[in-house]
Amino acid sequence: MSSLGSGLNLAQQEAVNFLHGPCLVLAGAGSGKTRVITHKIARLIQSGVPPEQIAAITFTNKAAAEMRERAKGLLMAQMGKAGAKAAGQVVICTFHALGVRMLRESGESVGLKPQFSILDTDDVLSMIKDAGGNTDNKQARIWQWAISSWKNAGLNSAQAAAQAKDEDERITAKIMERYEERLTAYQAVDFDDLIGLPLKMLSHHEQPAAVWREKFAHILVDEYQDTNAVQYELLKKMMASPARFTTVGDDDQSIYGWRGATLDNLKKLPLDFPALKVIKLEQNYRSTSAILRAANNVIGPNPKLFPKKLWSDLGEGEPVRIVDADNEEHEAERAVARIQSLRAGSEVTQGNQYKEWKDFAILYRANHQARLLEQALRKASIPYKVSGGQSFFDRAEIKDLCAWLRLLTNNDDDPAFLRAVTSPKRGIGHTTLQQLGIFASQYKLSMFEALFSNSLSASINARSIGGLHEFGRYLNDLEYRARHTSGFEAAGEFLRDWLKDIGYEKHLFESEDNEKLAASRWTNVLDFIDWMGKRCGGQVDDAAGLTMSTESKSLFEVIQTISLLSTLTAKEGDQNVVTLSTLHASKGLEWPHVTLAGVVEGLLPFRPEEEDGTKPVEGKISDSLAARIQEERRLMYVGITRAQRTLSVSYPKRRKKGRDTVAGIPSRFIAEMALDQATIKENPMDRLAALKAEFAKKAAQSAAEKAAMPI
DNA sequence: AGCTTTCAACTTTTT
DNA sequence: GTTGAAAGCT
Repeated sequence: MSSLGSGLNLAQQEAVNFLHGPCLVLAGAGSGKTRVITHKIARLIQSGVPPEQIAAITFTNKAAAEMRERAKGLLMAQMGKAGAKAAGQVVICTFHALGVRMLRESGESVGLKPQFSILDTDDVLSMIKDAGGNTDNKQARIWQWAISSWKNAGLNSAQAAAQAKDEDERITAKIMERYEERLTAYQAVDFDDLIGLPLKMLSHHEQPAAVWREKFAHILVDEYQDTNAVQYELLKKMMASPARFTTVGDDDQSIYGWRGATLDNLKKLPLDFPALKVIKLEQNYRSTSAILRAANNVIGPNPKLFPKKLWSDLGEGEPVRIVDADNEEHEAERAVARIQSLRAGSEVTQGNQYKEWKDFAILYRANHQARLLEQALRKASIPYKVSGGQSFFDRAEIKDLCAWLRLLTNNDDDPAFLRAVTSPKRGIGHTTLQQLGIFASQYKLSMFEALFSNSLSASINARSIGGLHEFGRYLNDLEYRARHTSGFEAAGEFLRDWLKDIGYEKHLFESEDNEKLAASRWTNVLDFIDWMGKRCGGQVDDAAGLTMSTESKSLFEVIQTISLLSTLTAKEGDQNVVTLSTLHASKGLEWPHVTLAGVVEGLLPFRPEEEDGTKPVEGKISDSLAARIQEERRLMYVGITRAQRTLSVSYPKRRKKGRDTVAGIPSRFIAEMALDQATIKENPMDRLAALKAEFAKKAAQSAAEKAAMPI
């Protein structure tokens, strides 16, 4: 027996050993998906593929970090030190990080300088607000959402305008056009561009296309069901011919349709790649049979792309419990009581060795549900954490600092300029900046460039110009120093000096009455520069996955990937506390004991206020009610399959709605869970024929639409 | 009219 | 716990 096959079941081995063609692994919940990917990376290396020609693509930095860790462990066990080195050379990163890399290396063909900036959602919002003539946040958000949806479907403003169905959409397309112009002027890209622009590049420019087609001998894609239309097109463009890839996913766990993910990508795969090898992983190593039965039953009513049925040999286990509470407070109390009684050990016979706080999770549909649960847990003195919530990088103080750093690396980045020049305040006010902005756009300069112009004195008074010049000179000096800084010590010193220079600590305490809050902000700042320093010194795993983690990086390189990171790779993980999490955020995680709370009609499945679907959701392309319910059903399925040993599902019999309380109707999914109807009747061969017909029809349709389009 | 205060409502989230 | 909107106050 080869050391590689060890510990893998037959289906897993088949997936790992199929090296020379297109491969789709349908990995049911808890079926050892990450195992397959990491083993396959190892197998590819062992078969002689150079590690740097292997790419494993994920959606989150966390998933990338975990995969890197596990691949390293595995390769080290198999090949010792050489294995660890090889693991470091494999490109394991997010879609977006890969996009950044492609654009930094060959983005010139789509009009990007290598030092372009990456905007986060807030920057984008204020730019769209600006492009829309300073509208209110609400309208700007609607536009932002619509523009992003178009981008994720692969449309630019011209194409969007051409297909606009009403006045609203035409206006949105107009805003989008202005937004695009600003992005170009600022040498900035948004997150959607990190996928869209590489695709554009590979589609229209043969030279980079050839380079990137030859770059990877094998591409692995994690959570394939979460890919959107643009991501799929990009993947296809990166494939050599004949294609060799491994996509791993589960159509039943597709819960991100609302942000552009489409199961079409899964449907198209066997059609676009006729040689596709489809492998199903149906053995679940996570949950008891009782839990899996509930899961299979819930997902049963959904149409099946690739029928599969999970099974496990962990035994029947405890029955799934349905808990009906009097109201939402009571529901929270009962969830807490359940944790306490499981810990006391009187209730379960099986699985009661799992009694630590970290063995418990309470999952729910919407963030606001966490509040009551938090209260109940605090009342019972149970330690907990709420997963998700505001990200470290969303905090104002961190964004201030990031704006400075972005401006250092890209002087054209006007949004960063505006933020940096006013934080902290330096006597340069709204009027001055407005005049500078007008002047800059007149002469087609960035604001930073405009600031040194001699003709500026015509429009701005001398005192303000003095302030601007001082800022500009300081920034130039800072940039020079940053370029020549690398390594842990030097970077830390640079960052501390900088904060001192700009008086940031003083600024925090002066602009905030609440001293405690200011102090915690300052702590965040210190954490931030510490973390930056460590990244420069190569002491932190490179979450962007672009370079080897042991190398010392220049401060400049570190700054350029900051926008992609949302989590500090520090702490987390091993704290022994109860987890509160949304169902969405729970995907990929597992706990011995899980409670699903608030499983009530209206919340899960979710239904917005206006019932009967007369009013379509703003901006969104027609997604039918049925499709929405199906995604909600998958969400329930994800929730159920998080549980290893015990699962309890609760709902309130009465819930608050405004001033009055209304009856809480138990979710239809609760009934579905208990029904024993999940037999799959469909013949997979018929399904393939049906798919082919469906796509032939769609292709004809879109061809007709294209012909009608002027572009 | 422009400001403050109160009151209720609250999809899902990553890059 | 936060945000946005409506009511109330100066």
